[in-house]
Amino acid sequence: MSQTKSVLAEGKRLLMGAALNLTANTRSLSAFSLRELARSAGLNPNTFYRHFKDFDDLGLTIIEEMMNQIRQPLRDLRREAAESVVPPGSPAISWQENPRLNFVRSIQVSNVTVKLFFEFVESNPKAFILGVRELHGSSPVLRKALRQLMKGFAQDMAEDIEVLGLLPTLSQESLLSVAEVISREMFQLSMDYIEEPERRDEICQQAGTSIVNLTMGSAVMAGHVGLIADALR
Amino acid sequence: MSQTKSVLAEGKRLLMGAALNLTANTRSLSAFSLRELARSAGLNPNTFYRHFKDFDDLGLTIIEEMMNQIRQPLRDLRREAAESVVPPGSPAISWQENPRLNFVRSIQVSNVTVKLFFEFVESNPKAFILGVRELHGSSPVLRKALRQLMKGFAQDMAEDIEVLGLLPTLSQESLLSVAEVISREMFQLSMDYIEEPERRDEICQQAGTSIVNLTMGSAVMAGHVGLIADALR
DNA sequence: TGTACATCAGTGAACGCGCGTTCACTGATGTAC
DNA sequence: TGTACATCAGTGAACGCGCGTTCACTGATGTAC
Repeated sequence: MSQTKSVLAEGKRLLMGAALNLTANTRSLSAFSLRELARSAGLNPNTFYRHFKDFDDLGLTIIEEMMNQIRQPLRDLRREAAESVVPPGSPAISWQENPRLNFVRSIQVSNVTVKLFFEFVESNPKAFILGVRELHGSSPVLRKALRQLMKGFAQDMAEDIEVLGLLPTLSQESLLSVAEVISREMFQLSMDYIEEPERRDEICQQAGTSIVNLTMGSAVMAGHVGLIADALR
Repeated sequence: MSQTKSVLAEGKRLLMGAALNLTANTRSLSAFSLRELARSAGLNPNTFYRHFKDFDDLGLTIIEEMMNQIRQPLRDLRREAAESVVPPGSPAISWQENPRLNFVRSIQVSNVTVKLFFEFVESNPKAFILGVRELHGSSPVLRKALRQLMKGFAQDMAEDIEVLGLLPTLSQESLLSVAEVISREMFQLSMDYIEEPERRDEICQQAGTSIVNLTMGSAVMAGHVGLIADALR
């Protein structure tokens, strides 16, 4: 183990990159051979064993790195979106005080977040392809790791919704459940976004609409129908 | 070609069954070998070529059969659910006339449908595993076929929602978009349902809640907030 | 500053094995006359 | 009803090939004294 974990050995980096490339070109992690991977990385097949126990190990390492690289940026996107709508330091105004303001703000944050999210997908397509593919892929180990990653996203999202006041008060569990649905939907749509460039605007817009439907629906069902009605008046 | 297409040759049936079994046991279609498949079917490797051109061909045949076996039953489930709440022949009562009745009926239909859907999943787990896995799997051909299948489900659902009057009037495209989100979510949840038997009740309930949130949210955003407020009063 | 040793990333050859695919064959069933 | 032929589902042997994994090796870098 070297002084900093983040400095990966050249070969290790090459192998992980080759795995991403091969996965993106329509193959699962389990569907290409070790030798194919090494060839694609320009290395001796043997070098694989210097860094990884097996393919699950490789997959886990990639996922772990993905987690680090993606999770915080996604939170930042959301904060950024929230602050772009209401500058930080502005006096907080509750949903009760001004439903319309909060409603509009919530929708704007959601739309901006969706847009930034898909831009992020566009700049890391291979990571998303690998992630979504292996989420329901053939390795139980990777499936489990990716499910936890998705759960982490959903928790972040729930926390942010609460801290940023994007919805009228919901129970913790309702909030988490809504966030889980949203994050599943977003990850799924990210594949369409990557594969169908000509439909990107449409996908972006529909994702925004779905999120609004879902969140406002949950607010209504949690007893805030009056607030939403006021906001829409 | 024999007299009826539905009577498959013994070997063809065996091969398709073996493929489902192997897929269910945590492998992708592309991740096991032709010889492995034949062995599992108890046949000569060669027999594969009597029936299929390649693995995509096998996958397409399975998906086509799945489509036939699953699509109509799912529609039937929904009608059944609707009729279990309001017997056929009852006079139709519009949302405007009686929001509360329609709201309650809609929620009940949704809950019953969800329950029946998951029972259906439970009795055909392998088909669902293969479907969800290959939906984002390594074969573009199968991905495309499964996407169309999902789209078909969503169209059925949208049509049924309209015919059965489960929601206040929505535009065709809003309705389809809501149905697409629901069908994606249901298929995704079907994996959790299969893999985590101890959470089945919870999953069932959360699916129902999500659908209600989404549909009622879409009604509210389409301008029916008054109706929903009346229903909740 | 120099020396000796350990660790690390990567190489190259070799192994035995299962693979996809081909070919020529078999025997049962269907069909024309 | 019988005969001749075609089609169909399945078999078994054989091919050459790429595979995962092992072993023994190399040379560069780090470390102890």
